[in-house]
Amino acid sequence: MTTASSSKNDKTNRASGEAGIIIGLSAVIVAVQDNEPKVFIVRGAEHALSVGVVPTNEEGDALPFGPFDPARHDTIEMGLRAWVKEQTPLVPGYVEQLYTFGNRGRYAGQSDEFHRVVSVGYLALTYQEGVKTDDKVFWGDWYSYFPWEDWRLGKPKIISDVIELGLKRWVAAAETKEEKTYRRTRADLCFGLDNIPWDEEKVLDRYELLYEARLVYEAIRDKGIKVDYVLVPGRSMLYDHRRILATAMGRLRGKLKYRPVVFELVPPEFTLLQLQKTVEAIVGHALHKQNFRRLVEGSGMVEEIPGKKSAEAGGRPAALFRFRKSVVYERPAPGVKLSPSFS
Amino acid sequence: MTTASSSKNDKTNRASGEAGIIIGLSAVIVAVQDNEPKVFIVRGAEHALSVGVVPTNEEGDALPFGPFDPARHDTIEMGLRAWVKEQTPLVPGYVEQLYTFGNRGRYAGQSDEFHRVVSVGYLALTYQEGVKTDDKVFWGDWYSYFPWEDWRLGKPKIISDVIELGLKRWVAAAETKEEKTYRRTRADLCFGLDNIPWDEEKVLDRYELLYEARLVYEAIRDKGIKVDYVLVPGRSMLYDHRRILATAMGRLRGKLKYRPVVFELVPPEFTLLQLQKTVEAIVGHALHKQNFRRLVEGSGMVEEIPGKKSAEAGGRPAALFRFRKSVVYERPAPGVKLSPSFS
DNA sequence: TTTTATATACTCTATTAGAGCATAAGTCAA
DNA sequence: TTGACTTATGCTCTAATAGAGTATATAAAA
Repeated sequence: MTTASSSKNDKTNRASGEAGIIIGLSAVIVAVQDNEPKVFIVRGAEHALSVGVVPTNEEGDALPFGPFDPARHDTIEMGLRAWVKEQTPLVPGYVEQLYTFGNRGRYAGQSDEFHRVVSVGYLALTYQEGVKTDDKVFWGDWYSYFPWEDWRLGKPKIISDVIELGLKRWVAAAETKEEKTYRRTRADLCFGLDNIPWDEEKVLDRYELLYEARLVYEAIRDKGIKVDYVLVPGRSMLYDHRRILATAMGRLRGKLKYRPVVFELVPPEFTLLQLQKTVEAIVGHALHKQNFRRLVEGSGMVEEIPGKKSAEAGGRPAALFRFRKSVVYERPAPGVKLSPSFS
Repeated sequence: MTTASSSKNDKTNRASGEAGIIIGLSAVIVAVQDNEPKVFIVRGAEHALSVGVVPTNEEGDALPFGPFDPARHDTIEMGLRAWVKEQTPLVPGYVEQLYTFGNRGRYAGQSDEFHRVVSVGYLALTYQEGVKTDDKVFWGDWYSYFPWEDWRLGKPKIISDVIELGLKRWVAAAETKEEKTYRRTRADLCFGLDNIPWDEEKVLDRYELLYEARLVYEAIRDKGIKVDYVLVPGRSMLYDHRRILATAMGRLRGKLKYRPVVFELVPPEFTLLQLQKTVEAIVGHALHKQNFRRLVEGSGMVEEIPGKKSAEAGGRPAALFRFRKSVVYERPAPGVKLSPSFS
């Protein structure tokens, strides 16, 4: 972990640029393959794809990371697109800025005394089948990093088995009564415990809570703390990349509902079930099939192609649809409505 | 305008920090006074409040601007809160990061050859009556910068009188037929022209469109272009601050609907009409009074205080309410629902 | 032919949005 | 004191939508 060098900033040095700020661009590149949501992962930060500014020898999963070069790029987003293009075989259609992270202490190993890394997180969507991967560069499963976020088959066991226990311990460990109440309500809110409904968009809140409660590995790593109980649900990532991924997941889950971004994740021609499974993969719960059809067809976002499709499995072949790009110029805010269903 | 010094970046210099990146924090500090939405404005960038890193002698309205000093602040938000506290008498309750802007060419006068300014925009809400102002520091009116955004008294005349004309000219000036169609649909979508409903959240889209169509002063300034027609609706701002303000307005208008942020803008005790007028000021259109009451009361977000209030005007005195902070720990996503009304 | 699996059409109900009407409780002026 | 005026507040009505279920169609496989 980095200890900040004391700065000699004063009134005469207003620029405060001497600390050596580096702007890094972290990309959460998302695709859905075989109905499973994936993130593009780079293993080990010294890998070619990781053009991270402060090379490290640490092992672990990381988001692809590129520097922002103000001399070459007019906008930050153009910087991101440029290095994604240079460094990966991917062509993201949709790109959106997520958040700018500048926390000290969350960047174990990435900042040093001379450079403070501020990273701008981006979300990029792509539909891509054939990207060759190896043990250094691969498509990681969303839900291997966030197993508690996948409710497609009902409430994940890890919540009841591990998280609720850990949170209970965390609540009990509060020093004052007020703190205890506060922790309990926060835990209930985040994880939908006390009759409170589960809000699939609160991905970041839940991760932050687990971090605070020291139930994820990163918290233990960053704070250099030993704990007597080991509850580390989900695969961890280097730096604060899991937090950035959480931000991306929450944002995407929200966006899906009022913008036609799903279509960036499916091939040009798709069946409605395929579309539904893709949405389910992202939002993390099952949907009511008939209603999904009705809403999508009724929204004018898709149009049927006079061909048919079968293969997929025994059963009546499904009609193929394509996205009507023109809706963007018709409706104010089209998106996918979802009625949950756990049947 | 800044011409970028050519960078000597190569494989050995991966840091790309040599360009001298400066991170500035721009704050859109919002309050509502006398039912009018306000922004905290600093006049002239060399003013004491403007601790901008690249002093300039330009005159004009600017957002308060402070540097991010990584040596002193653990997080960017803490940096923002710190300098707002140091430099202004304001105490924002709610603070939210908006976006990180790094456009070259949009920063007329702010970047130079040695420093590239990347600014992180923040939205801050406050309720404050007595902040003394002068001609250098004052509360500026939202709608003086964005007159086309105020639909509280119906469709603003400036749209029909000035903007539609200018957009029509811009559409006509397109070189190809496709470009013409594209421009037309974009203009229709943004300004709700061809039966398309007005979307109050598209503040940024509209400003960007006007910028592209060179109907706002900043576009002419940045591109150093002379035009034969002068259509410059709304008061301009220095740098790209009007764009940041547009981002803030859009974000706040959206947030209002699913988070209880209005309460940061009203005093601890308020009448429902006061609350309604505050919401109307932000979203920019009138609301149906009875429905507003029903929705707010029914949401459990407020509780009545057994006192009464009169003064305001002749008429039946209104009950006073206060915000129930606990809803945050009860409901997943409380916010103010709005049914428009132009009566 | 029967079974199985998926696609697709249609129905029903509770809730909510959106708009309007009616009444209550004050002020103000003649 | 009375009536006009103003704002607050309670209540009703209707159309649209969400959410869930039932029924039928079309294919492959047994």
